[in-house]
Amino acid sequence: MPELPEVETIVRALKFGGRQEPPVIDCVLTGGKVLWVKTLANPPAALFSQRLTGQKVMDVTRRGKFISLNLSDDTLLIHLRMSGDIRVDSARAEDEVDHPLPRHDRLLLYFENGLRLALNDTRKFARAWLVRDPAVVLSTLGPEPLDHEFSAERLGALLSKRQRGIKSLLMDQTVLAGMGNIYTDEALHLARIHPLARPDQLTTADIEHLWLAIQSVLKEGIRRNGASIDWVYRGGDFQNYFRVYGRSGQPCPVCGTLITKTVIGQRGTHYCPTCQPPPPGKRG
DNA sequence: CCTGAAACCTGTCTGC
DNA sequence: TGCAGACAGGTTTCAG
Repeated sequence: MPELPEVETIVRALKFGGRQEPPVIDCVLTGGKVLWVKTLANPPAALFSQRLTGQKVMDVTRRGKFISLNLSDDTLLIHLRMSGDIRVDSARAEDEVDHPLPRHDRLLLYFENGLRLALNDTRKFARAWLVRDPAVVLSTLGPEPLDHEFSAERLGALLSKRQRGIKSLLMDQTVLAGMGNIYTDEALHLARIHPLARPDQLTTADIEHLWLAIQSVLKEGIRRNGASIDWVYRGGDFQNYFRVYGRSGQPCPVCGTLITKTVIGQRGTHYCPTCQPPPPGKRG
């Protein structure tokens, strides 16, 4: 479900408080519960609660699409995958007898002050890791696209000598961390680059445009608190400003040509055939 | 090295 | 109304 801007929105809510949700920063854990065993990648479920208990949430940060709860001794990393979401409410474990949990809660954390953090995930793809060293999970990730160090030149270096389609490359988390299906389609449209264009054949101007487009769509997504699509609504409204995603058959906001949808790398791909002309030898 | 397909899951929507 | 099939913000694994 979430890409970088949605994860960033959740991280900020956990750290500073959201519309209705209180922050969990500085809160001390009193336990945890594993409702779907496969959601917890590490440690074994039987060791989870005991290892958490007594640790304090020192900070909440983001790396790519991972949420990182930085605890006194360990780090709890959460990846929401397709349908995961975080909820913070006030309820103790003993209250759950009288007040059944919402459907699809997979992992629960309890705090001393009565707060409860739930990882809710309809499709059961989300994963959590409680580890001493977060690098064990995060070390393969590429650079952060919004990092000040990430310049157009850095992007150019990532793209040079790469021949696979640009969309596939941008969504590869070991190349660049945080871009997903929506923001990649949006960035490529803004940069006027076809999703199957070869990275090694982009001009310096193309790369500059692409860098700017990536900055633009991610920052606007964060400014609008992410996008809320499908049956999940968490307050963001970037979905009202999509240029191409989910708009097949509707006019391109730039030139009026009808937006095309195809499948690239098993993912629905939306683009304007006029603004984003296919590269030599490619159709569509 | 790369691509494509399948797997992991549940729910919604579309078309017959 | 019912039902099959496609599809969904992601990643991993395996075959070729």
